[in-house]
Amino acid sequence: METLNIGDAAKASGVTAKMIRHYEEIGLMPKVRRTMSGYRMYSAQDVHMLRFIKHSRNLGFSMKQIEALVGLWRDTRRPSSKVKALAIEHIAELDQKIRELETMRATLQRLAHACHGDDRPDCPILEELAVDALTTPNGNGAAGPAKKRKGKNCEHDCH
Amino acid sequence: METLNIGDAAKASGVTAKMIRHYEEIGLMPKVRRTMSGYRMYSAQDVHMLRFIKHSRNLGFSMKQIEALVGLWRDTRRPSSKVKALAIEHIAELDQKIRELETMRATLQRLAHACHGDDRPDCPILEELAVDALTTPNGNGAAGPAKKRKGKNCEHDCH
DNA sequence: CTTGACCTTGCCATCATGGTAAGGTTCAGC
DNA sequence: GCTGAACCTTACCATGATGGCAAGGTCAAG
Repeated sequence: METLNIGDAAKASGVTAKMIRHYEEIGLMPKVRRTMSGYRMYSAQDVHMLRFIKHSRNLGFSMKQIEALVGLWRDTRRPSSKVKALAIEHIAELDQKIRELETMRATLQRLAHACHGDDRPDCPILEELAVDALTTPNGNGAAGPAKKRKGKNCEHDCH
Repeated sequence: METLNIGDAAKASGVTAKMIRHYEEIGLMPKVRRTMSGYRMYSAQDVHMLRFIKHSRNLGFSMKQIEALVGLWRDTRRPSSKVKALAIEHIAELDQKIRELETMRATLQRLAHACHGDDRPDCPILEELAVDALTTPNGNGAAGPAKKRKGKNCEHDCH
């Protein structure tokens, strides 16, 4: 069978040689055979798997998810429901992330719009960032119930 | 002046003690004074800066960008244009990221929609992932011009 | 004095990827 | 046959922002 060395496998799959070795190390790829001198040898099937991994990465799947996907891919008796479940799960993750970024974007857009952007120092952006309340996370600021060991604020600083 | 130890500063600012130390280490926060026993002491102003940093993080700014923002914040003679420029730049980054995620999402959605999701193994999702062409990046697959040292594919593998 | 909650430093782990260094292998051209 | 370029190997460090743990010191209250 025709085999490729790691560089050619990299070019054929779009995965860098570095990452191919990495995938082997973490067990995502099987350990491939070696030439007598220790060079890795990749079959067309190996390259195929590398492309599968590459495509999965391009869709934003994590390595953990890709491990599962590869497992299902190789199992010709998998139920497609399992694959679909992984996809749906990942769509939800993407949605979550997109929503977060869009929230940031909206806030920034509002602030940037309010900022003159000239030579004067007045800036609503900085003002908002400097505001005392904790905004984005569930708005719990400095006002908490007292805890133990209230501290005496030792004033004798050294240096 | 009333000062807080790192735990109280953390609670007051929403930044973990761990990260407060980290910010100090990387030079984002100034080195604060210490008690005789080595405890860090935080003034209200320090806490204010921590909140500024926290807010900036919440908007997705990188540490590098936050360093710049903090610099502008402290410079009362800054031109607001510089702040606005940073914001605009970050909005562009967010847009970029959002677009990437939305592209992934759209592809996944399409695939998931095409997948039966039942007990049968047939699955368009896996089929697309296993396709030979390199999709998402500029579609250059295995077809490249020959390079040097075409390789003889040494067949004598050991073990 | 003990206890427990805090502080200190330092190191390791994440996740996917890039870089570099030091050394061995292969091959094309001379 | 030799040399040099282009490749391969392993091993380590770095990123960015954060979390975790361990070992030891400190502080306040009982």
